[in-house]
Amino acid sequence: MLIGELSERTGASRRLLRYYEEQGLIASRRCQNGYRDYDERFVDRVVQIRGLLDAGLPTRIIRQILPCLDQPRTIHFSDATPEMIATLERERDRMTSRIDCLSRNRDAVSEYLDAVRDNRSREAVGTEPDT
DNA sequence: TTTCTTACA
DNA sequence: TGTAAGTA
Repeated sequence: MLIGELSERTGASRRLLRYYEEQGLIASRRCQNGYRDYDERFVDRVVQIRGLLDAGLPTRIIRQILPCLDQPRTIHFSDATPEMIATLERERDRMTSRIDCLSRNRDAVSEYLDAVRDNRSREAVGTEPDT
């Protein structure tokens, strides 16, 4: 499929897809006219890449663990080098602290929202209908 | 119309 | 990442 279709099916812009390719996250073949031609399997891969990126992982690390993600839901224990395990543990910890941070901010927003609601209902009581 | 590359904001 | 330019 051409870049436009992959873009529509993954939600990633064409510009971003070319960037992912430049970063070695995905690969493509070329049509005779020079257009990029992508395999079906890249639809899922791009979605996975976006998920990892969203989780805060840098493209550099995603590139490293990409081989482990090739077969959906299949973990390749064989090629798990000590370095990769260390890298993944480090990323997992970062995700954990990020989750903690997000949780705190969510709670703070909730409290703010509750305070605003209380204030509104209090004002409503003392508000007379217009004329 | 769609895509390509390169470069700049 | 978006967008512009000049092509194929």
